[in-house]
Amino acid sequence: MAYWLFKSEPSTWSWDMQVASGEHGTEWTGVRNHLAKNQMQAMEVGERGFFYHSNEGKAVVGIVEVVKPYHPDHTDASGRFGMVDIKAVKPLRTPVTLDAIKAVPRLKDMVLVNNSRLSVQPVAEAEWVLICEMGGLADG
DNA sequence: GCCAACGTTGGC
DNA sequence: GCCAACGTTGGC
Repeated sequence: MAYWLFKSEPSTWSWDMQVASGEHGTEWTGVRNHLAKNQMQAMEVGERGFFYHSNEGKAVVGIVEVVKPYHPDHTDASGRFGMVDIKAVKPLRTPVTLDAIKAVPRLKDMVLVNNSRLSVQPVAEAEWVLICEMGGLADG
């Protein structure tokens, strides 16, 4: 079971919008980067990820679940990129900010810290558990 | 709003 | 196939 992180600017697509879209989830369109694409290709239905607000907020705010495996992104005219579908599972009790993550030595190797521009990232299990705890959730 | 980092594009 | 120029992202 792998863990992931999805980044979004809240002004474009926020956690609240993700929650409002309900159980059937939404298409994670718009990824145009091969590293991010590779992450999505590796995802399996049922795996979970963090929902991270970039720019405004700069915090992990919720947990999402992959509900549809990698398939072509119809918004990509070139046909080179695909996407997965995700749904909101639950919010963190308290958002875990980038500052808080950077302050934890055990999280210094997170992709979020070292390659902040990557829009879809893998998260190590130890990182997942720790951030869930920091966010006030017992599990993931 | 600035700018560093990085991915992509296109001329050669 | 290299690499300079350019555009975009995202933290600050």
